[in-house]
Amino acid sequence: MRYPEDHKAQTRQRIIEEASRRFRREGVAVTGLQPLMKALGLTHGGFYAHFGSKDELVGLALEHAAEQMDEQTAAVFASEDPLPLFISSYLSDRHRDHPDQGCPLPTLCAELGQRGTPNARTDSLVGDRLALIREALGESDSGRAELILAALVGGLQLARSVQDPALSRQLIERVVAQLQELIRPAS
Amino acid sequence: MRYPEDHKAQTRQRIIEEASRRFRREGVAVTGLQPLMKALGLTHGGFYAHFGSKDELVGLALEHAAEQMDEQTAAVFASEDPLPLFISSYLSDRHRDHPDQGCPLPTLCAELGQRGTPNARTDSLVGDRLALIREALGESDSGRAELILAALVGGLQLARSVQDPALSRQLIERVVAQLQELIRPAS
DNA sequence: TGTACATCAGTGAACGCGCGTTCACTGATGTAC
DNA sequence: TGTACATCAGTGAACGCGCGTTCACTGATGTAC
Repeated sequence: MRYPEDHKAQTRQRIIEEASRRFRREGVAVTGLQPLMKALGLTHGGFYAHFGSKDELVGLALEHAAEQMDEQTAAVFASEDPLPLFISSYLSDRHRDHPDQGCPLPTLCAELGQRGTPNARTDSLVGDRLALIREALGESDSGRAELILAALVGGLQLARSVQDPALSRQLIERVVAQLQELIRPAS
Repeated sequence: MRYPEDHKAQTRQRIIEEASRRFRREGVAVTGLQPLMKALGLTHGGFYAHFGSKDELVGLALEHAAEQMDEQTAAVFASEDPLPLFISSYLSDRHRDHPDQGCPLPTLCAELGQRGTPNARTDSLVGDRLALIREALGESDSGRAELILAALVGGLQLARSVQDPALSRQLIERVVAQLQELIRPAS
């Protein structure tokens, strides 16, 4: 073989990773396969040697993003009192300014929620995140986990959409502060 | 003139309203002008007799959606104790299932926040909504308004994206319950 | 050691399609004479 | 009253473009003999 044994597998992985970033940054529909392949120094014709369709890549790229997030989240939730850190790192300048490396929920749930592939993916993303928060809260059913996740996702999206930097910063700071207060007391 | 005096203005308005619905339902990029005009019983060629470009229509349609929301919101905020009603109608089955008639923030802020027209529109939508909530809370600066808006927008989006109806319902119910509790006591 | 062949990741032209946009045209009407 | 013309909302063919997808091909390699 002309290429090292795992060359094709590596190329496939590079495509998935680049797609995962672009889908989160620009959205799925607006991301073209041609520019995607070109950015990796490849031609678009080779795409179908790796994947059956764009939809298949969407599934794999979303899975990759979810795994990536799971790793980051798992690291945070391994600590003693994970929630304050989880909140402040989710709703941070860094996360706001780098959607391509962050949680796929704020960017993609509007687009994927309605059409396209059967995305039980969103369900498990939401469910897993809720379970982690609920466990960290040390309660079973009260509903604070749902409030926290909704505020994080909504807050990040609003902070990203707004043009005025002061308003964006205010949104982040205040939602974070309120959430920290919500989880602070004895309970 | 062959048509009644205000015929053209009416057609223009019909286009704006249909666009406003479609943009909220499907997203701006994915909504084509040809299908849009066809749905109104018109041909696509006539579009440019009414608008200079698709972008111009986007601006007008978003403005229309914002005005429509403002009317609904104003009606709610005219009452004595508006927040409980605002929360439960924003995060409701009805609003979840009819994005095309609802608030443009959950559907469009991800798409419009990053590219396209200079959208001070999002800023004023967010700012106005925050001001109303803040005023109804009867406080100036605490940040609960930001938390409420973030949780409403994020909660609605999550409820729309998730496939499992039970999970969707749970998200709505619990976020609403938590928010109601947050605003209930003496303040 | 040297030639002929098989492998196969990647190439690049081509397909049909829908997009936003342009433009010469239609045809029903009101007006001029 | 009847004909000729101006108006103008809407028509529909056409444009160039980028999309997802297909496919015959390339060319560097390892293997066979």
